[in-house]
Amino acid sequence: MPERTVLIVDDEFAIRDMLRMALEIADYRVEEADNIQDAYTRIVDQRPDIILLDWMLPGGSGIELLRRLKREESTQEIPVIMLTAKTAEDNVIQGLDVGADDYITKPFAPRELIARIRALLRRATPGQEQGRLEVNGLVLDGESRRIFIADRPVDMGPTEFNLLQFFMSHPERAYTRGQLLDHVWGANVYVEERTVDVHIRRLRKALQADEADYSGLIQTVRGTGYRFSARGL
Amino acid sequence: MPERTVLIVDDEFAIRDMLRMALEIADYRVEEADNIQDAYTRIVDQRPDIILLDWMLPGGSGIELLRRLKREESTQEIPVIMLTAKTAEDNVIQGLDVGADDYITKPFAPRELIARIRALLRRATPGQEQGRLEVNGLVLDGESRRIFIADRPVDMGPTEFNLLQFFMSHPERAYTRGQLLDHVWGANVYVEERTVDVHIRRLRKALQADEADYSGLIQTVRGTGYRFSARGL
DNA sequence: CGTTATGGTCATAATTTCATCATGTAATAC
DNA sequence: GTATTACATGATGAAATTATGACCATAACG
Repeated sequence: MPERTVLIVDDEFAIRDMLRMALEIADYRVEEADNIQDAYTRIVDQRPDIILLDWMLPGGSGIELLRRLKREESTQEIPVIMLTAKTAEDNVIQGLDVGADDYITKPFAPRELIARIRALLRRATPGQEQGRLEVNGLVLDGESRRIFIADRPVDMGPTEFNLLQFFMSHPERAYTRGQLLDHVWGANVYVEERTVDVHIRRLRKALQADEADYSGLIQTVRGTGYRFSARGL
Repeated sequence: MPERTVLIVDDEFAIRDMLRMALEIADYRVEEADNIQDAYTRIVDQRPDIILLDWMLPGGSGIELLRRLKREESTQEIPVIMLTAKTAEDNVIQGLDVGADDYITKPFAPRELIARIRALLRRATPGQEQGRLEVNGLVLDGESRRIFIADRPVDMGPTEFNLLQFFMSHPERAYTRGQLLDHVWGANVYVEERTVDVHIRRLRKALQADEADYSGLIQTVRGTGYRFSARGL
């Protein structure tokens, strides 16, 4: 299981520190933010798997951030656990109303927090059902993240694998370099568009095995970008 | 790559100057405005590809302009990056709420700004209507940007493809060379009208496959221009 | 902590595509 | 029938776009 990232948004150092310790023991990667602005930046740029959001924050209450996150499509799916100091029922209701997925009141037992995080992650990660894709004997196994040509495993880097996986699940369609960057690299990644060319080349090279040459499946669409197609060229 | 225009809206000369320099190095065309009024005029008249908007402006805060831009259909699609001072945290949320596409806090590294601009620009203009067009077995697939004759892909240049796409979506109608240039090449492109003839020829040639000859679909309208027609010649 | 892989960028080569020009051919006008 | 105009076509150098190899920084690994 890939390591999950938890973003802690809280202005009190002591709390953050305590949380970080607990989470790291539980084997999560931890990011921290002590204000809304920084939090938003990290969320957009790093896409944590789950967010722990303090209710009371300087410069705008956490609920504003929450509302924003739940409205934006790209961040909607990230589960948020509200951390509330008081047992003020109102806040809890309001928070859940806006879209918090769970809440926990301070002080809390780290054990309980971890449990809730785990529960949310389990639920929120419908998992990218990967499975197995095949085209003319070229096989992609999502589980093991491996490619096979004539039953022989093929060697390629992670990015090339992701690229091929995207292509194989979206065949017969031309994509611009920008679209590929968004889908394969992820949005908010600042990478030169020409970099796509290089990975296309690496992927093509990897698809040239001794047994068969599948590099023709990756087709250049001049003036546009690239396309994966099993239909004859 | 058509040069992109960036409009800087900021009242401080020093900032504008710094931005202009960074942007010009990155090969953007730069427009400047130091107040809302001027900014609005330039946006409407020149339609920049992206706007850098300072939060604090004399004569109405930048958010007013932003709100207006996002309300009007003609300017809605132009991406806006808010420039905010470091201290104002809740401004960020507010700005994003109103429809800013991204924000960056001063002071910032030019490199980061360029990166964000590039990311936004590549996401914008997602592309137009596509789909599949067919005439008597001649198939145009907009998604994959390919032409098929008898299920075999046909080779042609981007311009020929665009030309055919335009024709197939506007059949039975004669167009002058000027109109074709406007629609297929894009407005304000300086190209000889006779150049259209050459591309018509190339398109016709491409439409002559071994299996079938579709070149007759592209008909010359003497004294006027050309027409795409499925009806008998 | 050194070693190896991977990823991103750049410079340059290799291709493809394009806009024009020059010239041939067909269609109208007179 | 001949002049004139409009379109067709082949060739061509330039421009645009993509392919490729090399390099360096950094992450991953042992």
